[in-house]
Amino acid sequence: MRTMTISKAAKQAGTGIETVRFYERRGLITQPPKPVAGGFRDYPPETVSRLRFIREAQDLGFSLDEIAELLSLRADPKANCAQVQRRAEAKLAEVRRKIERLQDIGAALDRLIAACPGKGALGACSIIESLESDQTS
Amino acid sequence: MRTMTISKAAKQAGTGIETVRFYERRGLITQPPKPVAGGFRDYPPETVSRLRFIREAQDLGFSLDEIAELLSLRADPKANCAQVQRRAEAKLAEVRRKIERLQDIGAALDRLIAACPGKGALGACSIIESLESDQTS
DNA sequence: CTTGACTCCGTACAATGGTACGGAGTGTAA
DNA sequence: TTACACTCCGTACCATTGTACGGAGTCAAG
Repeated sequence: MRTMTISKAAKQAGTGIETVRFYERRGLITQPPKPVAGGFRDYPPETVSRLRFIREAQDLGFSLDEIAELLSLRADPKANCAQVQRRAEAKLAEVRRKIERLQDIGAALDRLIAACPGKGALGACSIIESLESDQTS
Repeated sequence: MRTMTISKAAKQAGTGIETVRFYERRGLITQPPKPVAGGFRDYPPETVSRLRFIREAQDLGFSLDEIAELLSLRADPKANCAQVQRRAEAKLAEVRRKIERLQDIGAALDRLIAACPGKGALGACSIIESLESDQTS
């Protein structure tokens, strides 16, 4: 059989079957039609990409609603271009804020690791203190 | 009254009172003792920092369990230094992975915004397609 | 043409992260 | 010293994001 069944799509994306169906219900991915000839649905490769994107975006702190918004951004002629751009720019700003905060946390972890080998009492002893001794400048 | 009550701490951190209590139950922040003299608990400024940190980390896709782990990383003499370092380095790697993925998404959004003004049909019309036309290297 | 694995679908249950509520106690300003 | 706002605590409820289950249909290998 040449068709990509739901379980194959799920496996390729690293999710469970039930999760795929849940996303279909939520409208995050479109459910392929049942073949008129009868039988099982055939999932296009695009579904796998979308599933993977959803997983990644979730891990980056986006909710399913936010992910739906990201997925709805389309730069095609049928869309209202200016409005799509506005939304994309807002998302971009948010992405950049997240990167900055992650960089701060990364720097704090760095300091924490460096402070560790016993010198101790350097002030930056927990991650919070390390964040607050903000050498970022 | 000079004491920082729970509602002031919550307000300064931008959370609700119930959330503070929920985090106390979860062990993410320690509940200050009830004054022996009687009256209301007095929250130290550190609690506000921790609350803010928790909010930010959540927005970056860390679960409360993961945040508890971050908060437990302490470079003090009482801790097992090597083990703290190992955990901190693992977290750091995770942070860096997140940064990379966010950078990819940011670049995809950039392309999407650029593709928008009508040239159209440039291939990178949705965020997924833009991500896959991975000009990263 | 049967058997075993898989699909489909509806509904129920679960984990995480809060949020709301009610009643008793406390603090404080008029 | 009373009114009003706030604390404290336990418990219940809630939204989001899945997971599990059961029964009927489908497919493919032997």
